[in-house]
Amino acid sequence: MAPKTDTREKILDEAERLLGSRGYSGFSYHDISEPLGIRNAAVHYHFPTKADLGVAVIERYRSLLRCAEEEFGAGRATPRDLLEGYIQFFARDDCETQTLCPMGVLTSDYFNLPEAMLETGRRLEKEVSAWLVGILESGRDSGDFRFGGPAEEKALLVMATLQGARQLARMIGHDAMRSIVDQLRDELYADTETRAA
Amino acid sequence: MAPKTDTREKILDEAERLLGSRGYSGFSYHDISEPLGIRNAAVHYHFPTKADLGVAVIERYRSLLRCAEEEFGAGRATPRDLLEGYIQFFARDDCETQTLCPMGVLTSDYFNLPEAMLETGRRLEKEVSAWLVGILESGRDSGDFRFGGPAEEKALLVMATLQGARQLARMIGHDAMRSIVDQLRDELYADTETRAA
DNA sequence: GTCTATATTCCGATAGAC
DNA sequence: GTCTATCGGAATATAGAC
Repeated sequence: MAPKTDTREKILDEAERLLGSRGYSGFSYHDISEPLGIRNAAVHYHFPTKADLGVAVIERYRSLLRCAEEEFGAGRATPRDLLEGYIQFFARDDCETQTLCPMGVLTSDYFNLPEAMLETGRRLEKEVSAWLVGILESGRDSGDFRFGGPAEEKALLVMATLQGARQLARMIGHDAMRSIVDQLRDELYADTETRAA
Repeated sequence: MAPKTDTREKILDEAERLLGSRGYSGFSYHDISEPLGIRNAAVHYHFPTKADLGVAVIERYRSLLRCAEEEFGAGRATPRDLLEGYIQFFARDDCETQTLCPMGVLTSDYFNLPEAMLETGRRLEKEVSAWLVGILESGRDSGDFRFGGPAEEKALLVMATLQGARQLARMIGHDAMRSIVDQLRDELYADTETRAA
């Protein structure tokens, strides 16, 4: 693990925000250094190349997910709690910043990303997938969720839907996000039944 | 309607391809002029600013949709045919180019787009939405589709899911897209029943 | 660790010849 | 309509002082 100097963390915070709002090819070293009151050379000291910076942001997301996995492993949260946490990561109301989710950043800017960032991104995707599959399976076993077919495929559906919803919300507003999330819940949760006409 | 010179159309074709693969901020005038064997000044002659070019590509998508609407209005296609056409626009197997869908381009690069392009994009979104709502409603009436709640909300769910799936497919492959599309069909089509465990 | 200064490259855009 | 040539600006990145 790299040393956690104060400036380094502030740079990562700013880079994460910018990556979500403008994309990898949409922000510059100057965009980062200016709000921090430093010079672009100082950013290069901590992250020699832009690829290093991009990789570090994605790696931090992977760490965040590992923390969530510990909670899952400890078994202190229900599958439903965990899935709601995942959903809220996308749909939380205070997302006035209108950023993309990590996988949205990686896949929409795909062909502009350095290879090192794509490799880290592929690991993140596998981990998110596996984590979500675990939640879905244990939730189906416990009777909290109801769905047919492999949990691996259901996980893909959930990921794709939330990713697309978060992007559409930029243009048509957060109410759309809320509507989509509600429909996702209705399909998945065993104790809601709003189907039929 | 602007004059349809040969070069102008070729520029639009190339711009559409680049916009889908690299995004608005990810391609340059040179990227367009080079494969066409012309100079960047020639591109500027047809589209003075990059914003003009971006708007023109989105306007062409709007025209394409209007053609699809004529077919819909003529009533020669069933709701199911029309929805399959929409799905295939996203999931067609020959998408080795791995481009984003138009709404994916607009919403993922949102904060880098010129205002004129966003305005055209908002019109496109409204038209796509309305078109899809019409298909869903007539399909529910005819008994082809089965879903509860307003068709407006179901349309959002379908749009978001396909948009996200197309992006994820870049990283995890086209099989994921196929799986997600199949699940979308299972939920919507009245004559498939793969639910339960 | 942060600075100034700069090298290099690329971009969008324009002027003016043909 | 397309060309050559170029402007002005912004980007990533590096060298070397402090």
